[in-house]
Amino acid sequence: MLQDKGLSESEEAFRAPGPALGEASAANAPEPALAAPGLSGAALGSPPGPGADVAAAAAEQTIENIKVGLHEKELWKKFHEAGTEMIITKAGRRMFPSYKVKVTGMNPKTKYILLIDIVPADDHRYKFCDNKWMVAGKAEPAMPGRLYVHPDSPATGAHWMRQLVSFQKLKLTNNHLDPFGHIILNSMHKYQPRLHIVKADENNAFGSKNTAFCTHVFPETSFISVTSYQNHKITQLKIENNPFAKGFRGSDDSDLRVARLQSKEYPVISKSIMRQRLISPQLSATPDVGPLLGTHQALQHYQHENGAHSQLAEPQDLPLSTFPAQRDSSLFYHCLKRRDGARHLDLPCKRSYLEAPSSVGEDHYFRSPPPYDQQMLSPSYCSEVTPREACMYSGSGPEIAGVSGVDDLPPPPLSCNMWTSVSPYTSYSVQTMETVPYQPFPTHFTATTMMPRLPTLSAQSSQPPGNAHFSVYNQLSQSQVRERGPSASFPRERGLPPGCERKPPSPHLNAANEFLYSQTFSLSRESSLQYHSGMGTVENWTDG
DNA sequence: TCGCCTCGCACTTTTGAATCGA
DNA sequence: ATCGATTCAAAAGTGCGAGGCG
Repeated sequence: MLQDKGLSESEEAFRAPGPALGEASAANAPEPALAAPGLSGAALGSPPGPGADVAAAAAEQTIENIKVGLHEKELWKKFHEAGTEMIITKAGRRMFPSYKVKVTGMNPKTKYILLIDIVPADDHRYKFCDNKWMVAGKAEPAMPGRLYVHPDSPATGAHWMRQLVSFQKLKLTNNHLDPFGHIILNSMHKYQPRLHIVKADENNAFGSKNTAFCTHVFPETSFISVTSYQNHKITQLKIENNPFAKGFRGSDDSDLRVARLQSKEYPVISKSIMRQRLISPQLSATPDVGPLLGTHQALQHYQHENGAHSQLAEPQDLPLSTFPAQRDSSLFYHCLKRRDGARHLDLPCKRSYLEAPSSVGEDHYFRSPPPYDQQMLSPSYCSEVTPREACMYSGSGPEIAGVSGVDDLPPPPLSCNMWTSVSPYTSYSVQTMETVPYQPFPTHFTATTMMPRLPTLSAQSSQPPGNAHFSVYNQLSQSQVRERGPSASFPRERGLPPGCERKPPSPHLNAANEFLYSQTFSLSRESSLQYHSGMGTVENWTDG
């Protein structure tokens, strides 16, 4: 069992001060951490009984109270300061450091679904030049976003809190046609992983009333995807810390690697190392002064105002790690609640957007960036795999359309890997979004791109502008969701990879798919063009 | 020529089946 | 027959360097 020694004591540096809209009981609680009643036992489907007191106490642990700590934060910071790079390969490569979190504050009896997505951090492509990362132009068209659902999902809060939650099996690939469900990234681009915690409903599913979720972002987990390491310091950090790379470690008594190299008359110092040392002779002799450090320092410029952050730095100034939401931890609360048959999604958004009338027309739709989170939950690609494996394989379109048959049809195969629309994580991208046309990959964006735009998208918020908690109501009706199901069929015709056998369908994952799929309707091509919004600088948004 | 990517290699850890004993 | 511990081979993960490609 891994220890949580790497957890920071102040992971929740940023919290939404208000309860999620749509949480009827929590909506009126001024201090959710202390007084939010949370979901009632009835709402959770737990009948009153002898353990009513315990249940009531547990019910107080609402989604807002969930705290997430990044495991091995110090290690992450080391990489971050050097400029984290993640290898992406055609077959898929794990992340290192692996993404592990410690979760607290969950209702032990409530079931949650944990998932990760990785979103572009900005609109730039990078190159490693002069021993530092520099902007090398505009980003390539975003890859189809995919979600990595933790294989234990859904599980009770007790389960999640019992031990570290590890996403180490998450794999990154640069294969645009990847059939394994790995997260597809562009090389030489900067990305930001995000953790989402979704409360499952009484049926262990998404999407019913009172479904809520929150998003956690650890800026130090941002990275630049590469096909081979560019920064020697990162290579060394990987070798020093990754057990699988032990073979490349040097040691006082027996340097196997050196011995092997010498035996082959290879240079002891690799070419890349030599190159970088020539470029930067002082590299090894000076403390980290790389671009990420500068960026790190730039993080000081982010201000906390009413629990939100202001971004004062420009991306050009900060080639790396210039995520507007830079902070120890970003947390956004969301809540989904059906209203008149429609779903209502509480999402972070700028006030002006939130205060828009409920019937948001196209103009508004185009003019204002949508809630970033609404984009990420867009399962235009769904998959299945064994319940305890990462959900990485595709099913059939009608199975995705199983959203229409949840109640009266046999549940479709598991479906928990989702395609999402990806947009830069940064807020400044809002200002440049017109210059970064969204060009979805046809084979992947079948569902996302072919779906009509969300007919009506309204946003409301009771929070002040500086409050990063806001809500967007997805007014698409359930029937509308169902009608669009079959379009999300891209990879389902593909055969399952070897070693992956289909398991009996999982109703909860099917419902999860439904829930996420229902969030895709702001992900039309038009919206993707527009919605390069940032989730961390909401308070900076204006009506344009 | 250059930058980026793919591939195969050697090395390591992880995983799971097989075996054994209590 | 069951359960837990141990062993071991296969699978999987890792960075490296050579070579290909545009």
